[in-house]
Amino acid sequence: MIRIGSRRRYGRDPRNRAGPEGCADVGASLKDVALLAGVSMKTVSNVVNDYPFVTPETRAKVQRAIETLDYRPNLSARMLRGGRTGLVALAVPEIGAPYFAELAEVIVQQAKTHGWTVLIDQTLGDRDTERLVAEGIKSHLVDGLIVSPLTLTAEDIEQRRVTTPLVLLGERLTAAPVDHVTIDNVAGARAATEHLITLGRSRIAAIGNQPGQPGTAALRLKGYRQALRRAGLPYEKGLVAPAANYHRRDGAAAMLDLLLLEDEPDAVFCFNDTLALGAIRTLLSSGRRVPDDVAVIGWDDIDEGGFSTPSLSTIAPNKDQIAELALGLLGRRIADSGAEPREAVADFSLIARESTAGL
Amino acid sequence: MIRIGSRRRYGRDPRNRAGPEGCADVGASLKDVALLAGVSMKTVSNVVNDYPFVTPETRAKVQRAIETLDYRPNLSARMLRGGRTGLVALAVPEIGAPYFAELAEVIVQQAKTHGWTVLIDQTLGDRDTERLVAEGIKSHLVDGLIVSPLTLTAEDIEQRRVTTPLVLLGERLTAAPVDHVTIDNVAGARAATEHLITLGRSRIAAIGNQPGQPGTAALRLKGYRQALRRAGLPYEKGLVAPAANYHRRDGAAAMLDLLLLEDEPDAVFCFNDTLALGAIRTLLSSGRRVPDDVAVIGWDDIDEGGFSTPSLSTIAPNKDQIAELALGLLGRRIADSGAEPREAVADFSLIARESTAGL
DNA sequence: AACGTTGTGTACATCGTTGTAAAGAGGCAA
DNA sequence: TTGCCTCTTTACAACGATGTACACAACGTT
Repeated sequence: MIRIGSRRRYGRDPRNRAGPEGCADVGASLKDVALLAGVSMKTVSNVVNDYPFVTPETRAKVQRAIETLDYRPNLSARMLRGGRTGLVALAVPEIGAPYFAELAEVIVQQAKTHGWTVLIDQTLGDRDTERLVAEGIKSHLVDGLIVSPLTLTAEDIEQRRVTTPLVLLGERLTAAPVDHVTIDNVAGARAATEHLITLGRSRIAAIGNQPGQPGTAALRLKGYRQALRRAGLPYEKGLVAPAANYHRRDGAAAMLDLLLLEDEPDAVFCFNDTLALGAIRTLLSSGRRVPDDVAVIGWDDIDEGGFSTPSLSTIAPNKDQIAELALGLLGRRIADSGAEPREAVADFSLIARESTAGL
Repeated sequence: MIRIGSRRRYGRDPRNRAGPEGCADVGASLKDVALLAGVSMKTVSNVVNDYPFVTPETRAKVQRAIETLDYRPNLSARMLRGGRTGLVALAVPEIGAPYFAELAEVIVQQAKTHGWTVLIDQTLGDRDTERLVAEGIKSHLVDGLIVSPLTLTAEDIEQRRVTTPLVLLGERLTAAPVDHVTIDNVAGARAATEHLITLGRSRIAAIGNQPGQPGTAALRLKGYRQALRRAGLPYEKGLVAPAANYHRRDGAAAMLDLLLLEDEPDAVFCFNDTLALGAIRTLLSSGRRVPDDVAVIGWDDIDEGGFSTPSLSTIAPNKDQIAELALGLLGRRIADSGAEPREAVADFSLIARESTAGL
């Protein structure tokens, strides 16, 4: 084994475990390359960074040395010196949830074109975790943060002490100076409900309410109520089922409750697709036909909805656009931390599939 | 705005954009805390790292300064000095695919207990990307790598020059010294196929073959053939449908092909759940009943399969165990890079649901 | 009083990289 | 030859944190 690099230290280094092969080959540094190529460290650095004024011969010499030693720049050192890591953190409640997984995929993809690597955090909707993430527990490690908050409050944002560029996904929590990417949740919910009304349904249930918590659920409920009112339909509290989480099982359970009603619903607007798929599962296995007996619409347009039976109608947020806007805002803020905080609104569209097919 | 920290530089720093508020508050460093507390940097460091021999008074003084300045250690600097980042990279083909999303969720979760943060990479099954990841494009940034390879070859691994600890998920590619977490794919495929045979099915199709590529697909095909042979059933090439990718649409398309056969299959073993859900979609929308006409079994046990209609039978890899084994192996290798490479085999179980319910 | 001991705190060097300033190496004109 | 350019390379300091070695207390012991 050839030991490359100037690994001498004062005394014995406790990190060098026992055993002749115990220590990892730590890799070559600029200094090693410089030594081998017979130039200064800075020249090597210049070659690596494509500094224009390096003669072809010098460049070649250095390149050869780099290849020989298999040199790779140390990002930590670079960061320490330069202040940028090329890392961006994305914090979502659950990476396992289809919507967040699909969104993450797009963001990771697009971040690459910005030269960023994405570090994914999972908050599990835990307020403390979310706060920690926003507070920069990853201190100095990332150039920016994209957070999809579930329980983060306005004060949490306002009391933020670190200044790591932050972009929030979701509703505008506060007047605090933070960039946002939102969707018009009220309009979307209205569109979904109106779509069900257009089918001639009149007992329209909603699944996914989260009473007492301001946030997405509240806005979607608002849109639902608006649509009912405009259509002259009564708002029945009993038709609104809560869901603590937005998993399939929660949708299934909520639907089961709704089926206990004296007067069953003939349509359901679920606040997301997984709730809807869970609800459909309950409907079908309890003998109802979808959409004939009960029409169902969800929200998120996860891939799954296009292949379920029946396929799922949904409010489709433009994920590519969300990613684009979020990364754009982040880039802008990283470049200019004093920029005026902006709110970007992404599109949505209604995709009508079998679960709300006309009769 | 209060400027903390010793931000003087030689000349003008090009990073300090124009405008009085243009520069971000970069945060306090050890030096700043030390200055405020009236102690040396090292003492502050000692407090931060819970070094025992610090008098309560000194500690309190330092703590106060830390809080006042809202000090956060700079991980890059710490890493540069100490060699550990606390970061672990997870490279998967697609984070949006349910299986990988769910696996990532578990890994992220468990990594936290190891004190690691997970950085997620997406390779899209691109060989060059996978190689780059394994080669340590994130050079020096992560303490270890967990890679779920799709196209990585044995040579790629053998020719690896960096020594970043690496754990592979999936088949043993090579005799090269790499830690693996595998599943007995042949046994699993055999179990799935035997399950279908037990139902009395005899024309059993397979979806997801990838001819010419050694890997998971080949092993699952092998198990499928073993089961057929043991049951005395013929192996019909026409019943094996390829799938370049493992998405729902691929399963749907493959099933469409199989339905064109003179003699239709009465069961299908899909090499993963999304293929299976796509196949079921095709079956139902073309009038076949599942499982009555065609029984279907998948592989992965994604959450979705429990809530689809019919719910999906599947070979369920023990994801928690996979995560545990992978992180365990990684930890072991990080601690001792000379350790004997090990292959850990995770359990699987067969979950029979409606899609293969007895008649 | 001189000597260890043990407990606390400090000075310094160092990790790998890059911005700045300045030193060489050439050429060309005076 | 000298002076003044331009092009190329180098030396150095600094980013922030920490391991090592040492300084300096305040003890109790000889």
